[in-house]
Amino acid sequence: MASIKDVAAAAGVSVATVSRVLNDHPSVSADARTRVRAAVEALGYRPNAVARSLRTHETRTLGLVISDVLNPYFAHLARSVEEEARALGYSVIIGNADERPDLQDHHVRTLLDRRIDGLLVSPTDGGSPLMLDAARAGTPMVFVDRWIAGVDVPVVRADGRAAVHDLVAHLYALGHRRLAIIAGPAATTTGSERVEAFRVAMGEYGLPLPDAYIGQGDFQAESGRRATERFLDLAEPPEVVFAADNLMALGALDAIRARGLRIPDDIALAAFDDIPWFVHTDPPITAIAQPTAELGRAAVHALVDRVEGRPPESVTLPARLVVRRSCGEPPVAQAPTAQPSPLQRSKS
Amino acid sequence: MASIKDVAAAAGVSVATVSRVLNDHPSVSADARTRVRAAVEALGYRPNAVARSLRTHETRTLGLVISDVLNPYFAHLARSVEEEARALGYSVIIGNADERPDLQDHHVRTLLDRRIDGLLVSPTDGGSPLMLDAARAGTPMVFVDRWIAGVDVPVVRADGRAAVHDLVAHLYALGHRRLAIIAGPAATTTGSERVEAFRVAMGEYGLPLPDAYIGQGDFQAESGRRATERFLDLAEPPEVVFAADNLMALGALDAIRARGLRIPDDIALAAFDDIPWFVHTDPPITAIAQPTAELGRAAVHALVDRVEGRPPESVTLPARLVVRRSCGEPPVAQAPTAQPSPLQRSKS
DNA sequence: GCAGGCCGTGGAATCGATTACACGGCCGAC
DNA sequence: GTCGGCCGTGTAATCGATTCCACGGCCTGC
Repeated sequence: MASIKDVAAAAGVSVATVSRVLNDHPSVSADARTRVRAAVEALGYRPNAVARSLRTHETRTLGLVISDVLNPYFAHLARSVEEEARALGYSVIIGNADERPDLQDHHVRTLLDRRIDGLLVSPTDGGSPLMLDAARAGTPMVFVDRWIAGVDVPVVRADGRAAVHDLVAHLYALGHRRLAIIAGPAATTTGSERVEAFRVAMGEYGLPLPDAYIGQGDFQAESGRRATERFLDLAEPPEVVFAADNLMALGALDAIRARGLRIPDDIALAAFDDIPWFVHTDPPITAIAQPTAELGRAAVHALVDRVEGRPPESVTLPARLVVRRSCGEPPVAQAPTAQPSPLQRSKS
Repeated sequence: MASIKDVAAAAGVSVATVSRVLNDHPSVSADARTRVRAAVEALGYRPNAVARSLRTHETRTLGLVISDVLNPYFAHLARSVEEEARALGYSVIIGNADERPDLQDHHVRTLLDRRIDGLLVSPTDGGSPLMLDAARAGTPMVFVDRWIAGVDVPVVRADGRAAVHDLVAHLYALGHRRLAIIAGPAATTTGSERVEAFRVAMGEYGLPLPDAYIGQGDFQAESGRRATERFLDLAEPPEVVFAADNLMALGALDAIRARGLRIPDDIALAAFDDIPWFVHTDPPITAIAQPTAELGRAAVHALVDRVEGRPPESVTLPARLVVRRSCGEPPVAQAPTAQPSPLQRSKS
């Protein structure tokens, strides 16, 4: 592969001049400029980003460590992050932690070794020493979706409390009193916050949240299935299961279906995170929708601000309740038209 | 951030010795070795992958350019690719082409500039000059899922012909005669092959495939919706719609639902690519499942073989039909237990 | 006792870019 | 006419690693 030296030789100039042309430096004669451009064209030359990064100490690359690419929410987030980063002239390297702290550390380490300019993380756990050290050492970093308390890192996330409150109100209005939740891992903020918001909202309606109605999940489908089976085995099973993410809701569906129960007649189901498929499940699932694309964009902006020396800003956006039919009769005022799926809306 | 020089100074040895310790070179005294390791620990030193790559001309990184991360099939593929690559000591950088040739080129260019060791591509179009040049110039490359004819690049893919034949047989047995297909872009192999397999299979049953029953889609949900609406507007609409990927099936569902039609009574639906959600749609959707994880693994192996100087092998794996209820009454022999969703099966 | 080889080590070249600095030529100002 | 400054250009240092080569010391074999 041709190097800058080959281009210099072909154009009859020094490598310095070639470099100047490549970087649009003003003090190059028009003549030299055209000769260099011609040589670049003729040789099919492309600058070596590795060499450039070594010299300039910047890679124009951001790292994104997410918990699970198979989760449509994170896939959507990753896509929006890449899009926005590209618009700002950055590339993105995605690390999939698969909800495993060791894998998360692996990716963080690899990304740091590559000297990415900044790191976007949705932490799987309470924060490994590696990540905390990196943050303290001054690696530009922004938390997205989930975060770690006590670290001076901006956070971009959705606040679901109002939406969870709306959900409980909706369930209460439909006559449900025994509500259960499948929580995410307590080590993640989203894992504990959603339970907390749920508990608070239920408290406002005077409803108890017994321990037996709190299932422990790990944001994966299988855990949603197990937690739901446990609920259904109780002497007094809940009337509603609220899954703290969409994959656990999928597992809950599996479990409910395996018992031959009907939704919402035998048991109601709701989920955190809205995805296109929820429109077409049997029945369509009531969910709390996050402004996923906006979160991705805001996170990139915060990180790039930090990377380029501007003060970064934490951002919190509201989530909102999307009522469908999985919790009972739809509200009387519902429009007769089909509700478009969130995926398609986001494309318009 | 500490460099190898700092480590050398701290350990009282030369950089050459530090490098030897780091790379487990045998001829270093035990004493020097421990001093270097101590210095590495004390300084929290991590080798700079950028500098290393510049010197060694290898990045231990593979590029993966896929058409759409939001498509669960590709997300699954990406995950399996990353997993296998990690096991072999490689990182993966994913580029999401979003079915746009210009974006695909952008990612290929960026990846080549970064001097990745090899490239895994699922081409969006018939092959841009950029990609063809790269292949000819000797960049280690493997096509996965889709490919481009006339280029000497190994291909790892699924053969859906037998499964499509099984699908047509299934539909025929259920009494359906007017079958329509929503095709992918003709420029992609999967776009044209699936139509071709469908046409051949129908021919074997003496069924015609009029042009009006071939909808043109682009593997995105919105195009599936439009194609389906056009089918439903025909004087004689088809009895079955077969979507060539899962997102177009989602769009088809949207369209069918918007008209208030019932599946499978009013119209039947089947899809290429099986995903977990198809188990829980209303009704569960009959689909052709690809061995996605195996494809990812095989693709990585082929590419790494090529990168490391071994002869790479093309691989073709069979897809298979998964019958559910979206095309009509389930076969009498169906087991009463719920069918597990493919996502969960893949985790076991 | 001496030659040859091995072992551990350091010096220095190298990868491919960027950029500070120096230098020659030419211009305009005085 | 001379001098200062600017413009275009090239030389060389530099980024942080790897690795070839040379060198000194010691062991072994004859």
